[in-house]
Amino acid sequence: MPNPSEHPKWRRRSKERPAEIVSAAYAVFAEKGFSAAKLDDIAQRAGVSKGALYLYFGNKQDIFEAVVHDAIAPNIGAIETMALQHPGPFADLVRLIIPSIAQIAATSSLGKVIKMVVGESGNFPELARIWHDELIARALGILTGLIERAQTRGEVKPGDPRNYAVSLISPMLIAVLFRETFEPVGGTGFDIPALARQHIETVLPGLLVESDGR
Amino acid sequence: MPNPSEHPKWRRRSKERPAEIVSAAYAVFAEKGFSAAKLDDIAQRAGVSKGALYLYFGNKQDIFEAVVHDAIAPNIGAIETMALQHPGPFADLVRLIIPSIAQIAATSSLGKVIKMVVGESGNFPELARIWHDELIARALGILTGLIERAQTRGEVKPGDPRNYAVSLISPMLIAVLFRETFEPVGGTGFDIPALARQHIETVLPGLLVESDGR
Amino acid sequence: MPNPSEHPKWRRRSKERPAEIVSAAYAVFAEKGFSAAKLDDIAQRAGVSKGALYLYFGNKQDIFEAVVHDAIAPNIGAIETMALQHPGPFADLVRLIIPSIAQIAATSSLGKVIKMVVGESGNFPELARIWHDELIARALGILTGLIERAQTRGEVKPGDPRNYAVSLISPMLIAVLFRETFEPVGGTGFDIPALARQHIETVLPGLLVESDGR
Amino acid sequence: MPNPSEHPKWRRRSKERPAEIVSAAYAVFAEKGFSAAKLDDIAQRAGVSKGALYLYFGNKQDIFEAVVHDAIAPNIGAIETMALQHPGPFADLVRLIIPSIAQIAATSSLGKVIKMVVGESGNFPELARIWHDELIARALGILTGLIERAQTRGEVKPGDPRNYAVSLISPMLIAVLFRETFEPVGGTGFDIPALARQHIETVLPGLLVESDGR
DNA sequence: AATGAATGAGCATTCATTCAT
DNA sequence: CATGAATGAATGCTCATTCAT
Repeated sequence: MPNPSEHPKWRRRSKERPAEIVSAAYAVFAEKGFSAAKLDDIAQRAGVSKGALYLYFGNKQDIFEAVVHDAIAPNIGAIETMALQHPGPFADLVRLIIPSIAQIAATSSLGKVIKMVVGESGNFPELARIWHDELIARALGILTGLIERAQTRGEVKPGDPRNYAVSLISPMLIAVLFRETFEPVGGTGFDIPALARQHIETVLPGLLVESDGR
Repeated sequence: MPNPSEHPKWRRRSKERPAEIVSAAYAVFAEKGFSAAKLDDIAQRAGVSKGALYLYFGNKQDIFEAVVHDAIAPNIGAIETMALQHPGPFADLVRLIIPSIAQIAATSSLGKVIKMVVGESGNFPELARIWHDELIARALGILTGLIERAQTRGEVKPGDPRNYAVSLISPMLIAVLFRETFEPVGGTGFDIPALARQHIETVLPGLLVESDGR
Repeated sequence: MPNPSEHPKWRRRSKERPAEIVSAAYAVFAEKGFSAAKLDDIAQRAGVSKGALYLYFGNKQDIFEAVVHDAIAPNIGAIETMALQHPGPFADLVRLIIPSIAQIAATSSLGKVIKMVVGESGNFPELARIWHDELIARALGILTGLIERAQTRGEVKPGDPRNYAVSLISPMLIAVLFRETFEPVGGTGFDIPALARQHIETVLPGLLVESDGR
Repeated sequence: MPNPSEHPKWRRRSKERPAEIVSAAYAVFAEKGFSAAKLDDIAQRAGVSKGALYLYFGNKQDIFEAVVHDAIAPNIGAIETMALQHPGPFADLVRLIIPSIAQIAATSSLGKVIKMVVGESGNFPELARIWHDELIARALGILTGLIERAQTRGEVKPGDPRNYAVSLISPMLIAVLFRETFEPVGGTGFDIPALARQHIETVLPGLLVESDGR
């Protein structure tokens, strides 16, 4: 017969705790930025005491790094495999991959994390480095490689492939940054998937070598 | 014997003081972000005492707002007049205006301010509002209006003009954000004017109604 | 199949546990001092969990008291019996007992405990009291009594016997304190037994009544 | 006409403040030891806010070092000059210098500082080093040099001069440590000047080469 | 008996803001 | 106007102690 007066001060959940903390920290960091985020708030949101944070993380920055790192993994893998394994012509691949990125940008929390990294990069370069090396450089590299190979095959016009890559993906990144930064203060948002579709068709004509007209 | 009622060391330039403070604050905020910026540093850089800051500004946030506000004016005016008064065809105007924006982006400290606004938007929505209303929305509006009128004239294809505007300017914004955020940690930067030139020629074919091939 | 009601990993040596804890605590307190000693370290060194400490001791101070108390017993007994049962002349006894004390001082960890008691006496007067009553006062009393009796027998010159006692033993105490405090930072240590031998022969001529020149 | 309702929150006393803080810190450190001393207490005792401490000292240890350092200067100079400039025979010098040291020991706060240094030497070796290099080693060196020269002159018996020095001064040091540590818990103190006088006359016969009987 | 996850009060340090001078 | 000494609330981090398991 269980004791009905059960109100244990805490419950032992060693396995779930780190994820819970990262999740809570993510919310607080996203809202406040790194410096303004209080460990008190993170702890409260995670439903633990401040001291408990230090059972799982060495310090505030470690928590921040865990948040940033956790936000990278789910996103990069999908794009990478999609990009590298598609056999068809370049235009088809772009029409597949850019909307996927747009989808991730539109629905995931990527925007909040980008905002955090951008805002705190001056004070925490290590963080910017992780984010750059593990996501930005890789994503840009994949896209650049795709374009280079398409140029080799004669599908894409000559020109700096890295700049072409930026031409392709920037609007989606700007759109998520806009959403996180200016929508809360009344800015009119963007329909990111629609933006992506229109952007692709705007850019492709200038990118592709004219053959049969696409 | 000098007149004792003279205090030449004081009152020296009390007119310029606020501007000097804003300038110093701009540098410190740009380097550290809002929370990590110390009034001590700002005061020292401005060559005044910490207490003097409070003669001209109510508090730290007021200084921040002044910085952000002051960073807007010099940039928007030029573009606005340039955009509204140019008579020629749309493509020419784009080839004039986008490189101008690229030039501003590449040489001014716009990137630092964008980084600040993005990073602190959660804590200072009012700031994001000012920045949005006075710069972002206006710049986007100018560009959107340009495109709309070009569509009316039959120069530009149908399609959401605001999305077209984003397609046009995003790469330059991303490039400055990249420069501020990732170059310090080893990321390879962009040649922003070259990026702009290539981007324009990549986008224009998909934007313009095919007529004489312009 | 082993009997499931056996838990050999537990209950192993519950009799020795307190002594093991005191021993571990002794090492940590000696190295760090009371405040800086962490129960985590003590527990780890004792091979038990932090919680287990509280099965045997009420709190940190209790452990400290046990350490100090346990460090007294092994040292005082030997001296006491040696001193009280020796029949010969005073000089012989001094030449026997002081080197013994020197030996204890040189080889045991008495110095570490003295350092601890001295350093924490302000915060834990009760500790200083125990240490004083059970060791210092007794040892000093034994020596003083010896001298008094030697004075009565006409072997030792008139004079305050307690001061004579201090004259006799101080150098050895100072030498161990020096060793614990200043040798780690480059101070040149003392050869304590040699110091004791020289000290005895330096002091005895001024202590003994001149008779046959002993 | 001065405002009679004068209750300024604080007064500007930049010059006196550091000394006031060191004085307050001295009292608190002496009572509690380094770790257990709270900056709150020091600040309150100094009549300033906690933040004001950081206007004059970088951190807690800096304050501690200032206390220790300030306790050294007034004591070493007097002894040094006295020792080095006295022309007479060794015995006279000892009868002059040891009581001086005893006087300093008996009346100054040397004991409290020794207690602090001994107690915290494990955690703050730098402190022990300062104290050793600036006071202990110098004082011991002066005394040792005195004895060496007296040996050269044939006034003092052969034997390790540094050990002789320890034989000479240890009782006074032990007496002040005893006073700080055990008198507060009921230990019977020593009349330090009397102890010094008796100790000198006890030691000198064994130290001096027999000539005219002293 | 034993564990170790969790707590929460405590503390050193920082820094925006105030105010006597 | 200008200063800068002084404040005090805020915050990251520690660690003795507790308690569900």
